[in-house]
Amino acid sequence: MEENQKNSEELLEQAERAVINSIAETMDLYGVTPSIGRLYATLYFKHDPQTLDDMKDELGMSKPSMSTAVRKLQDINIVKKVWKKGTRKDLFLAEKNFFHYFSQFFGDKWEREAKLNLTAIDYAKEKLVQILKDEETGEELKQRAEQDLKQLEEYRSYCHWLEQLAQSIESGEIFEFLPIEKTNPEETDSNK
Amino acid sequence: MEENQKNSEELLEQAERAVINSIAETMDLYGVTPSIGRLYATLYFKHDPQTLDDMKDELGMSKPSMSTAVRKLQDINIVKKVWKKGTRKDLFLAEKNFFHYFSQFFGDKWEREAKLNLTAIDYAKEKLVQILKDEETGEELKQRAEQDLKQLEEYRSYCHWLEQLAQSIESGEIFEFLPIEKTNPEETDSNK
DNA sequence: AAATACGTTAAAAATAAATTTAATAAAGTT
DNA sequence: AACTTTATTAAATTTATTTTTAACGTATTT
Repeated sequence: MEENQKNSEELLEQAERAVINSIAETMDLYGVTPSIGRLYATLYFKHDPQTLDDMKDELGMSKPSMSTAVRKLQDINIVKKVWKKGTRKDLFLAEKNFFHYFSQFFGDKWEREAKLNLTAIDYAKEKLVQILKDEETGEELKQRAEQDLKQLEEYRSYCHWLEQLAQSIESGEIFEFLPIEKTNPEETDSNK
Repeated sequence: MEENQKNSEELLEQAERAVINSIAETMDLYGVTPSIGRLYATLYFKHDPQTLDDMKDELGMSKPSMSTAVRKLQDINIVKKVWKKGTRKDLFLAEKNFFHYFSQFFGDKWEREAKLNLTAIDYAKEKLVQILKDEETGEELKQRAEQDLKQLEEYRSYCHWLEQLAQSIESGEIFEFLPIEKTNPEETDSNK
């Protein structure tokens, strides 16, 4: 009996560790260092809020590291501070909805990318038009300006598209096009 | 006349530099260092293929740096080697279609992320089910296993969604939902 | 009010990443 | 075949990032 209990605990740990590793490994995509990714993944399996000391013990790192890591995770809105009567320590809980996380992250990033580039494109276009208007401009230069303009027009349409994608993700509209399927636990083909 | 010609050249350079800076700044999103981003941005405005020596002169960096940077850009498919009769040097040309670039990059990344995590989730689910099946498992442990399972089910549906998003981007289906608008140069409201 | 418990900032140390110079390899030319 | 030209790899250096230890500030308890 004791034997079996211990075995179950081990199984649970194996299960969680596998997912933690894989989350930590893929989280670099979201602009987060491996350690911070691992912290998030660890919190993902905690069903009650954790203190900085809990985290430091769990990961074997220093408290200031946890402090800054957790702030980073708060910045990208995937960890929240929660309040609980009676304790003086700060408590943190992971946001477990990956859709939230995804939307927020790419929504922000893409919007920023689009805006920044559109500003530069507009500025550049102004200059290029000026070159073309000027009758004194040499033929070769004019051709380059025209080619640049053409290219930038395409780039601009990409930026607009990106802006719209970001918006449709932030607003949730995208889920009308690509619905979220609740997967059926029965047919969980772990293929092979 | 000479005066004006020089002015036009300056304008062209200002125009290009503005866009180069902004591309270089936003390219970190695509998992590329600032220098490599800047190299791509520089190539973006070259209308004929460039050699490693051209690049090294343009950016004031060493040739090996250019060699590795250009390989990275080839890896993510936004620079291609082109062949030209008569020259012994390798020549490189930037892929200028940002949609290509975007599709390839996120398609690959997301597919990898989804696959990796799904594998871990399946593995974990197997273990967790084992725990629940075992009658000797304590109540507390059983509850944790159940909660984990529930969480992972949600995570799995996120991974599937991500896979589908990746596929719809790779296949181009997404453009039916979010069409590419050719922007009209007339109404180029550089707002304000 | 003194002592303690927390969290954060600052400086220092350790680690990792980017870049260069030097050495090697491969191919083309004479 | 010896000599060049070109690109790449390897080692060494520089630079940037991450992490820690130490110091600080603020709030809470006694």
